[in-house]
Amino acid sequence: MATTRLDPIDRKILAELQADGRMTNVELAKRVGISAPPCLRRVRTLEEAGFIRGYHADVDPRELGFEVQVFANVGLQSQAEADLSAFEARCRDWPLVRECHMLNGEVDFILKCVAPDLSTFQRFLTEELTAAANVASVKTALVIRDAKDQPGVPFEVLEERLARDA
Amino acid sequence: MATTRLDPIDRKILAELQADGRMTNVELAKRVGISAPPCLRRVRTLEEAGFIRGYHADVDPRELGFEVQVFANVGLQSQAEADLSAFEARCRDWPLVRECHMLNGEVDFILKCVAPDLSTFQRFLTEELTAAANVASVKTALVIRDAKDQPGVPFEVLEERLARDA
DNA sequence: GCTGAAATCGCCTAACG
DNA sequence: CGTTAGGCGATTTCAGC
Repeated sequence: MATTRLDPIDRKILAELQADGRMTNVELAKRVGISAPPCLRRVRTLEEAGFIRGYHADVDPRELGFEVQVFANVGLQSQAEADLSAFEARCRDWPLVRECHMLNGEVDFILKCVAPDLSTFQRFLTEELTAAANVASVKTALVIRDAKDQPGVPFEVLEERLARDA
Repeated sequence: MATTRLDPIDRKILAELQADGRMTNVELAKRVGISAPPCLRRVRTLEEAGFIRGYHADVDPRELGFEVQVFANVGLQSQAEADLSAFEARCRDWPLVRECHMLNGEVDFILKCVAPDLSTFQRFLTEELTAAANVASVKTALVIRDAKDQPGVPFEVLEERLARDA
């Protein structure tokens, strides 16, 4: 497993930066129990190795006027690789689509979308998504409320697992 | 709308910090075209007003050994508010569940889950989720691949909208 | 009220042991 | 990995618009 290359300090660094990505390096170093320079070297290494893909402010969509959040299940007519890739490329171009995941099972893709209001989403749905090449079916479900919305991974689970395997 | 209280500089700050949450304040100030002190004051204000909920490192789940990502559609027997809240509370306690959204339409909730491997997820599914009180049905779909996974909101859409309304 | 300029303080980040 | 040290950023203070 790739995590073999990570020692407990590296994992602590990742967990801390996932919880607070704007923490200063000295604060981070204090929390993981080493001095600042090696801590910074580890962070750089983790970034370059791809463990850390970036840092993002978590902006509240509703505060900014994005009142509508929708999950869309999309079925395609053709599942040939070229057609799947073409649909994925379309999704990357649509700003209202924030996530596009290919699934097994009955539907082919699930999309997470945001929009300022329902009419903006409806227009996107009818004029763009449903109208796109190769799209056979679209079933949408409006989000009523978010009970949980945690970015990232549960480091607790990882630690339990490593403790058990050791 | 709440965004009325935000001027173009504030929106630029939010967009920049969403794209790179670890940017230094002086770099941010340069990009939005003001000097560092007022820039920092604006950031603090945006944080306190709830526009910025936090900052997170974007950690790659697969690199860390979370190979499995699953969407689960959950239907409940009772949709009474107390029962909905009870289920949401359970979801908050399960570390494998990263997101829990209440939906309209046929299913009641959609859950985004991660797990180190299939057997860990299967165990969670059968012993925890399906076995939980009030759960009537669970349909799961494994994620084959991610075509797009962008956190946050599309500021381009917001700007277009403000330009049109003006 | 805001912004910007100057000054202080603390952090970042080399180089070395 | 730690320590040292120089340069840069963060943050407060204060003046100006």
